[in-house]
Formats: sequence, C-alpha cells, structure tokens
Amino acid sequence: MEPTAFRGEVGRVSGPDQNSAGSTFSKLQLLDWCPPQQQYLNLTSRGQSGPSHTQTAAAASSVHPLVPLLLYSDRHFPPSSLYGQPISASAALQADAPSKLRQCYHGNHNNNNGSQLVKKPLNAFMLYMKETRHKVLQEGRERESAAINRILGRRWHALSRSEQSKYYDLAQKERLLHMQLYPGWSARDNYGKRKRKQSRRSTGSCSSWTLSAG
DNA sequence: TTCCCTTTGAAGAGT
DNA sequence: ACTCTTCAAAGGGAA
Repeated sequence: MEPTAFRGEVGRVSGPDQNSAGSTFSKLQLLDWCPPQQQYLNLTSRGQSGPSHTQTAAAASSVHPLVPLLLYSDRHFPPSSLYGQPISASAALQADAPSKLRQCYHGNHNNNNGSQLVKKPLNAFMLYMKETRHKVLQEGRERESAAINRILGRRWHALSRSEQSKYYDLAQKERLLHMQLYPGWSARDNYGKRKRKQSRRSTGSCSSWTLSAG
C-alpha cells in the first residue's frame, strides 16, 4: 500500500510540508513549467494568479520533463492534434483553449451510445507506470503487462518520498485539469463501461466477473 | 476478437 | 467513518 502520510497530501496541489527540502514540487514550481496556455486553468489552490509575469515568461520556454507524459501524451493528445506540437507553438490555442482542449483530451473515445466517453484522470501510479514502463521493457526481463506492472508496483514502493511526490503532484494537476474540462463529470459516468468486476484485491483472486449492462 | 491479468490510487456507493 | 467496488494504462496471452 502507499505511504499513509501521502494520503492527506494528495488532495492539494502542494502542502505545508512541501516547503521542506523533501518536496520536488512547490506551487510555484508547478506553474513554472506549466505552459502558458495551461495557466488559464488557474491551478493554484486559492485561485490566485500565480507567479509574476516575468517568472511566467521566463519559464515559458522550459517544460517539466513529465509534462509531455501528463498533458501531451499520445493518448491525451494524438500526434495529429494541436497538442502534439511543441508547447511554444501553441499559443494560438489560448483563444479557444477550453473547447479545443476538451476535443483533444483523451481523444475521441465513444461509448456505445455514440457519445464521448470521458475517461478518468490518471492517478500518481498510473503516471509513474506510463513513464517507467518502457524502461522495464528495455531490460527485456518481462514482456507481459501483468508481470511488468508487478515490477512497477515494487519499484513504486521503493521510490523515495520526494520521488513519489512528483507523481502525486502531477496527478493532482491532472485532476484539476480534468475538473476544468469536464465540470459535471463523475467517475460514476464510466461505471459499467468495462465488462468486469469483483475486486481481486479483497478476494485475492478473481472468482466472479459480471457483465455490466453498459 | 474480446477479455484477463496485474499494479496503485481516486472516487462513488453502501453500511 | 469505514469498507467495498469500479476504473484508469498497458499489452501479451488465453479463450
């Protein structure tokens, strides 16, 4: 299980303890590498305007290494989309950013009714997996995703607190972005969209899968 | 072709 | 408040 101390930190962009040296991200740092067209989201916890204009402008050319993973991944923004382009080239998006972003975010996954299926934002571990999976593949020890995920689960627990905090913060950012894009969305909307169920965590092994009426 | 497996975390539902 | 369920990604393997 994850470090219990993190539980209470997940629900905010940055916490008091993150002022300490142990934190990789601070509120300011988050906005430092946040591309300008993303800052309209106003991701500060209290809705304040964030860093000064000079800071923002200076940071516009730098991108946090995990940003492509989070906001510019192939899944979120297909290569053909505007968000597949370099961040600095997408300033024109600002005018109609919310609608365009909504079109690109998560791609165009439709449910059975033909309406768009908005997927859940990725949590910290999912973000970690997306970034790290290829490394395990390169090692060539495992090929099956289930086996790779077991390895990644062990490595996740082996990460330092500050290393994990990077992904918790990114996950928080992802959730905030998701909330901005889909204000009325609920995780419940996707219940039954996958054929399955019965928790393997509590029962140990899968015993009864049910087919939800999607 | 479709679903399972496997992981952690978030969130909704139920008690 | 607490527990349980469902889904998020990935892709090889099994049916």
